[in-house]
Formats: sequence, C-alpha cells, structure tokens
Amino acid sequence: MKLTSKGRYAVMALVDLARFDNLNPVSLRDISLRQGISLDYLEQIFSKLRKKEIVQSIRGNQGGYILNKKAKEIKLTNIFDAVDEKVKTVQCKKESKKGCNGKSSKCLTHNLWDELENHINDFFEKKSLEDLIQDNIERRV
Amino acid sequence: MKLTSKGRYAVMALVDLARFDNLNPVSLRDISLRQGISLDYLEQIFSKLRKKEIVQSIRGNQGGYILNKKAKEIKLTNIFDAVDEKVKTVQCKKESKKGCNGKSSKCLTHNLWDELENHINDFFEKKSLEDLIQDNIERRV
DNA sequence: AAGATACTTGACTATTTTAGTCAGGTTTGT
DNA sequence: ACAAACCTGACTAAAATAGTCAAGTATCTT
Repeated sequence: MKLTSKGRYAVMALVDLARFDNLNPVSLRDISLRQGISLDYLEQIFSKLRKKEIVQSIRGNQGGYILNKKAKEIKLTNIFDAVDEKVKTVQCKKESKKGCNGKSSKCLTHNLWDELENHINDFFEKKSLEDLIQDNIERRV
Repeated sequence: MKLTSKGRYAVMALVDLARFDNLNPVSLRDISLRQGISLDYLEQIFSKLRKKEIVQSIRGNQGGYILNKKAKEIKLTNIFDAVDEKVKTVQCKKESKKGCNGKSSKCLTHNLWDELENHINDFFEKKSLEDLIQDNIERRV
C-alpha cells in the first residue's frame, strides 16, 4: 500500500506554489528547480489540477500558475482526486465472483476495506493546503 | 494508493480460517475454493504467515493450518507485516535529493506523510482478527 | 508399506502500473 | 519578432503485481 509519486508531487508543488503565491504567478520551471521534479511531469500534473480548477494558469512571458481558491479551501482530497490518486482498497463491484456484489452478499472482509477507505479519506478531507503551509512555517521558526 | 491483493487475500484467508478453526486444521484447498483464491498463491501467502508464527501448519493427510495465537491477539498490522504489505507514503531516506534527509532538512510535506502513515497504522493496530469475525457474525444474523 | 493428501520451495512470467520522456505545438508579454 | 511559459498527446523503460508451474517433502490413513 503506497502513495504514488504523482500524488506526492502534486501536494509538494502546491505547497511550494502557495508559499510564493503572493502576487505574481509561479512558473513550473521554478517549482521544478526547487522541488527537484521533472518539468515535463509537472506539466502533466498541473494540467489536471487546472482542469479541476484548483489552479489557474497565466500564459505568456512571466506567466505561471496561481491558486484558484484560498489555501484553506483546498483539501488534500481535492488534490488527490484531481490527479487520480484514489484510495482503492478492493474492487468487488463488477465481478460478483464468489458472491461479493457489494449488496446482498459481501465477501468476508468487505466492511473492513470500506472502513479503511473512510478512515483514510477522513484524513485527507480534514487537511487543507493552509494546514500544510502553517506546519512548515512553524517548523521553520 | 491501493491495497495489494496479497494483503487482502491474507486477511480474507485468515478470517475464513479462523471461522472454521475449531478443532481440525483447515486445508488451503478449502480456503481456495471458498474464497476463490488460487491455491498456489495461497501457498505463497501462508508460507509467509507461518514464518511469522501467525499460523501453524499440520502436514499429512487431513492436515492444514490452524491459528498459532488467539484471534484477539492477531492484529491486522501483524498480518500485513507478514506478507510485506507495508504502508509506504514516501521514501526520502537514501537520497538526500533536494535536501530531504529526514532529519535536519525535510521536504515540504515530509511531516504530512508521516502523519498519514501513523493514521493508517493506528487503524491496523486496533483491528484484530476477532473483530472481523465478530463483525461477520453480527451481519449474518 | 503404499498411496493420498497436503504442505513447501523456488523459479518463472504475463500483465499492469508507474514515472516519467519526448516532440511538437500555442499563447502572450515586451 | 522572440522568448518565456503553458499545453497536449503519444510513447516507453522499469518496477511491481499477481499469479503459474514444477518438483519436491512430510505424514496420516489403511
């Protein structure tokens, strides 16, 4: 059970972005250099973030990205959702193999995975981008 | 972020085993049939469970496996640990790339992943095999 | 003692996912 | 015009996953 780097990078990049997002847009190139993430990969990630309206792009020279919402309103859930980083514990929906169809008959541990999913999603739903920035500032002092 | 089927199968098989583990050992063949898991794969999994002393094997005709501890004492943590299903959120230990060495300088989101790991592990540590069996009995009624 | 059942081990492999790269754009400020 | 920076889609190497396969060994039952 592991987090993919796409999800991690998305969060890292957004924290970086949020910290420098005062007035001017932040270029992916800067984020790439500061965070050590491939520029091409960042572009893929930001394309998705833009489609979900988490960031806004500003094209042209001196362009870049800015947050589209307040840091407080951007939850980890939103970020992960945007980059398709989903919490999947089990998929017994399609094939009702061995009787698990999610309704009448469930596999022995169906409830467990549901619980786990909720447990993790709770965590993501509570954490906002602002929390993360705050955490960084505090540690820096 | 997803759970691998090895971890899922291990838990499913153990719940199945525990339910039938009255006096006689349970054969992998039976578990395979009931849970729809490949026998060969189960063997791989149980080999690991045995090494970690979660189950005990009884060879020969009418042989099989029995729990090596009380269901109450077997936590999900133990099971996942046995089959190498680890919760990995980030690995910035080896390469101190971009200054994250886990000590003096951490990447922007290092603490977040640590928190997440703890959050998930807490869940696994609290759930015992007995809890799962109990849950199944209750739903069955 | 024979045979069947069932555990044991290790090597092998197809498929899928991940983590990018690469190439070629388009937009817009100066 | 030109350069910075966004934008898009196709491609791919490497790793992980989810098994399969083959060849055992141990022990119970008869």
